[in-house]
Amino acid sequence: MTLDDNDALPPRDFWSLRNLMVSRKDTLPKRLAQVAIYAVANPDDVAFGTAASIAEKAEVQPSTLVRFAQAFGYQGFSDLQAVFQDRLRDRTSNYSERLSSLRSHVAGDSKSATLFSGFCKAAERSVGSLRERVQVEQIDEAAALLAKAETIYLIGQRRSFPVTSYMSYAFGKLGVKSILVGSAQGNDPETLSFATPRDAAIAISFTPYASATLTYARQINEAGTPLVVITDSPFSPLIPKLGVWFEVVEADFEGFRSLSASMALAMTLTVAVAEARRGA
Amino acid sequence: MTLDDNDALPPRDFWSLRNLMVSRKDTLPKRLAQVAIYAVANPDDVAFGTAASIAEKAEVQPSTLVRFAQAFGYQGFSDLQAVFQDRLRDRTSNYSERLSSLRSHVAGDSKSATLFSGFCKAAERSVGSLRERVQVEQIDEAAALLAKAETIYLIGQRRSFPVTSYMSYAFGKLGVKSILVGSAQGNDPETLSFATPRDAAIAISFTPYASATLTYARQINEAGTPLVVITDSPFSPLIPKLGVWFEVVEADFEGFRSLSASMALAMTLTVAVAEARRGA
DNA sequence: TCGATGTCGGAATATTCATTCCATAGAGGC
DNA sequence: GCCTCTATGGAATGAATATTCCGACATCGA
Repeated sequence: MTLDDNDALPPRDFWSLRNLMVSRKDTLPKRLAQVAIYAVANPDDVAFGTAASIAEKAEVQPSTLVRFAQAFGYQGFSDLQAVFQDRLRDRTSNYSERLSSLRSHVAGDSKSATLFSGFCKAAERSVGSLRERVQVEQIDEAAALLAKAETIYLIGQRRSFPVTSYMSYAFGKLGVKSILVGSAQGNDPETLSFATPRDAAIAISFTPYASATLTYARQINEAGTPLVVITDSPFSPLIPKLGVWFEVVEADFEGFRSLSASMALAMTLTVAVAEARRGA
Repeated sequence: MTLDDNDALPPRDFWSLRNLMVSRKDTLPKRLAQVAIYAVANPDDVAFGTAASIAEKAEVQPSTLVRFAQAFGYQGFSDLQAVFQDRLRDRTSNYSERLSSLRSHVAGDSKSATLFSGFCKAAERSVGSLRERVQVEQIDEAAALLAKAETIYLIGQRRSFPVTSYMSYAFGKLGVKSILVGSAQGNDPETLSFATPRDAAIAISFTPYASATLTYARQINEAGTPLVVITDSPFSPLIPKLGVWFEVVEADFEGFRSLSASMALAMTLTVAVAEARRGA
C-alpha cells in the first residue's frame, strides 16, 4: 500500500467531518460505510465509547474503526474520536451555528469573520447559561437587600468595571444613591470606610480575582454591610458571609470572556431594586 | 480500613454531585479539595480526559483522583467519570430539563422573573440583529484603520462608557496604546487636542447622543484623525467624514437598552486590531 | 480459470490506563 | 516530645485499550 487515497488533512471540526462522511459514504467499502452510518447516527457514542464498545454496537471489528479513521486521513481511531469529543465540549460546541453564520455572510473564512461570529456566539451562550443557573428567588432576595440600603457601593475592577460602571449610570438615572468604587481615584479605602450595616454593596469579580476587590469586599462584609456578589464559582473567595451570591459563567472565545451575562444580570438587579423601592 | 466515611450511595446525576462537592469542600483534605475545585470549574475536562491528564491539569497525582472518587462513595475514578459524561451525553434530556426549569421560572410570573427573562431576551435579540447587520468587510476596514494608529482614543459617555472602558482594559492587556476619554477627570478636551491624523479614535453613542461625545468626535475628525463609530442610526450625527461606522441596534426592555451587541462588536474590534498588529 | 487488487476478520502486540500499595510526611492528641 | 492516625506522593501492577499484522476471502478484469 502506498498511501491513503485521501492525502488532504483530516477535518478538525465535527461538521466538516460529518459532511465528508456523508458525501464519501457511497464510495466507501462495505464495512467502512457501515461505520460512517453509525457514526453519523450516534455521534455521542463515538465520543464516549471505547473502540471495542463502538465496534460491537456498529457490528464491525475494532480494527475496522482504525482503518476507517485512517481512510479519512487521521492517525488512528483516537485521533478521530477527539473530533467527536470536541463537538460536546463547551468551548467549541455547536459548530453548526458557527458554520451557518459564517455562510450567511458573503466573505468566507476570514479571520475577522471568525472573531465576530465567535464573540457573538459567546455572548449568546453566556446568556443561555445564565438563564439556567439563576433562580428567581436569588434575584428577589438581592433586590430586597439592596432596596433597604441607604447607599449602594459598587465594587469591580478590570473586566468587571464596565459592569459596575453601567450600574452606577443606571442607578443614577433611577434615583438610587450609589457610589462607584474602583475608578481612577486612589481614595477607595477611605470611601468604603463610611459604609455601615444599613448600606449594601455589590461586588463583581472573576478568576483571577482582583486582589483589591477581594480586600474591599471582605472588609466591608465583616463590618456588617450586606453584600451581593457576582462571581464565577461556588468556591470563589468572594462568597459573602452576609448576603447573596450569583454564579455566572461567561463563555469565552480565544481567551476573551463575554460580559453579556453579567450585564443582563446587572440590569435585572438594577431595575429590580428601583421597582422594589417604588413599591415600598 | 473498614469502609469510607461516606456510606450513602454516591450521586448518579451531575448536579447532585456538584452540590455535594461544593458543600463538602471545606471538610475535605487539601488535595481532595483541590480536585473538587477543579472538577466544578472544568467538568468537561473531567468528562473526556484520562486520569493522568486531569491529574496534571489539577496539579495532583492520579492516585488522588481515585481517592477522591472513593471518598464520595464511588468505586473508582471511572465510576465517577461516568457521571460527568452523562451530563454531556444525550442532550435531549437536558433540553427537557431546561424547558421545565424555564417554565417554572415563568410560572412564578413574579416581577423579578419577568425582568430577568426580559433582559436576557433583549441581550439575545441584540446579538442576533448584530449578526445580520454587520458586514465582515466593515470589521476588516475598521481593524486596519485602528491598527495603523499610533494611539487610539476611546470616546464614550453614559451608557456607552462601559463599552469604551472595556476596550481600554482589553487594549491594555493586548499591548495596544489607547487613551480613555470621558472618565471623571475634566481635562478631556486637552487630552484630545494631542490627537493627530496618525492616531485614530473610537466613538460610541446612541440616541439621545451625549453632547460631549458629539463635540469631541467632530473636533477630532475634522482635524484629520480617522474615526470608528458605533451608533444606532445611519442618520446619527456621529457618522464620520473620515473613517468607518457601524449600525448597532440594541433591543430594549422597559426602556433599558441592552449592551450585549455593542460589547460583542467592541471585543471583536479589539482583538482584530491586536491580530492585525501582530500580523504586520 | 487465474492472478491482482482491495477488503475484512481476528489474533498478537505494544501502549496506555486506572488502580493498588507502600513509604514518608504531617497533623493532632496525650 | 512522643505516638497515632490521616494524607500524600510516587512507583508497581495488572487490566484494558488502540493499533498492527497476517491469512483468508471476495471482486474484477483478462
